[in-house]
Amino acid sequence: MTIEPLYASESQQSSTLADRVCHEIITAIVKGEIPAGAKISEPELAKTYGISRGPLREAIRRLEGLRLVERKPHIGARVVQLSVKELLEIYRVREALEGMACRLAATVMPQEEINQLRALLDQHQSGIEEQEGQAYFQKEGDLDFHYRIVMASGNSKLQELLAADLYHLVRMYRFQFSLSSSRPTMALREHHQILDAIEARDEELAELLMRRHISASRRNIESKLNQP
Amino acid sequence: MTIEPLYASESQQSSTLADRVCHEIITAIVKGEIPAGAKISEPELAKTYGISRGPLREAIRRLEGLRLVERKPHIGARVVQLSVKELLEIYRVREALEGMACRLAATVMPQEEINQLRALLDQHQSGIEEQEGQAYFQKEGDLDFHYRIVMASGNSKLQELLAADLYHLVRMYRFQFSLSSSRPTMALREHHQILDAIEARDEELAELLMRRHISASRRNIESKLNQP
DNA sequence: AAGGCTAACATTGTCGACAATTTTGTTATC
DNA sequence: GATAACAAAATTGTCGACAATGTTAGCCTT
Repeated sequence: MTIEPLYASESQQSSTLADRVCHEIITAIVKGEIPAGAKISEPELAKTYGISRGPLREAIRRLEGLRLVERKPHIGARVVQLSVKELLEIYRVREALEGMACRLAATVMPQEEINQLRALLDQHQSGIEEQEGQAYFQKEGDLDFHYRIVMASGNSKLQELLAADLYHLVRMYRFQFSLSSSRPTMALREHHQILDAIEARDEELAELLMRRHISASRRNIESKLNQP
Repeated sequence: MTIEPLYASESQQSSTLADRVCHEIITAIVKGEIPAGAKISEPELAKTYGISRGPLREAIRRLEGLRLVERKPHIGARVVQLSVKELLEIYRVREALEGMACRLAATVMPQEEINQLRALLDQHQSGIEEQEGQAYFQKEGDLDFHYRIVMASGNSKLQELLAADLYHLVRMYRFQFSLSSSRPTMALREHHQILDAIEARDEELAELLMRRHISASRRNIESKLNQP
């Protein structure tokens, strides 16, 4: 399984070079092929992707908006430097936004989608029991669950902020810090509880559980990365 | 009083044309000088601002990331069309994010800043009593309070998402829908209560009150705009 | 007269060249 | 040997021209 379903646009050939190359660069940055903190040389990248500097600069401008690169006038663009502090900040934002998404999903998520998501969790269960899928669960399965909740919220602003913007950074951290929740069984149980609350249409509880779930992840990372 | 203090970068001359014009276009869009839903003609805008299409296209790419314009390949860019539905969605996001910001501020906001913010609220009080400042309070004073809380959270991701991205849209709605909270006295009391909770270092209550405050605004707008 | 085809027009997308600024390397001086 | 000033190289910023795509107006057909 790949990560594609989350970001179908990555594989789709956009009709403009800037859009297409923008997605390619995002992937390269997330996977670390362009390392964090690295300087981005326009002539070099242009040659790499076989385009001129015009569209490339437009692509960089969008990456700047996604906070994947930082630009300084007349000096150049660098891939953002990841820090533990920022990662923890992102988890605070996720706690707030996904908590709200979960609350909304509890109100509007169709029973049919709930059933499908339940089936997905069962798949994860199998993956964990077979042990072989552990890395899989942590890397993509977890984000897949969260992604579906966000989409089920029906709030387009939440969808944009989380799925289109923030998750790129989350994936980047996972790839490069080799972040695994290291508590897959616990996380899966929490996923089930969250889905239970949604199915019971208990928005209050759904938000509470999602916030606890993300908060637990944050504290887990915190304790793991702060005194290594 | 102007809106500048929130966005100092607007008056600062960035050393690149794309950055400078980007800020100018943001202002023009927010104030409705470029009306919502309008098509953006590259040659026309380029002539207006006296630059070539290269930097202009880079600026548009950033506006796209800010969700102030929507682009379709080979067709062009349009200023976003505001809708009541999206405005209400934004308020959900604000409730989540600013609630979290308020919780964090309750922990880390220095007493000195709390005092300054209290003084600002007293100013608002005077403005309301004199009646003349009513529009002022609603238009900028309110956002100014929220802005300071967000900054006091110390969370750079929250600051980016709210102050650098979302507030542009909020201001745009206020300008163009002539949105006034129409409950300045009530809102001001709520601001005081929120600040009380922060000063008491009660993060739980601070978040709760901020969420209620924004939620009340949302319902107020909802009832006003849904059956006009 | 209505609908569809064609050709001219306008707009967006892309490119290569030039200007401005920063970085690097060299040389001369202390 | 270290530092400062200068010069050369490389990089970023800007522009105008050309190519590709969308739009529109006019003409022809039915």
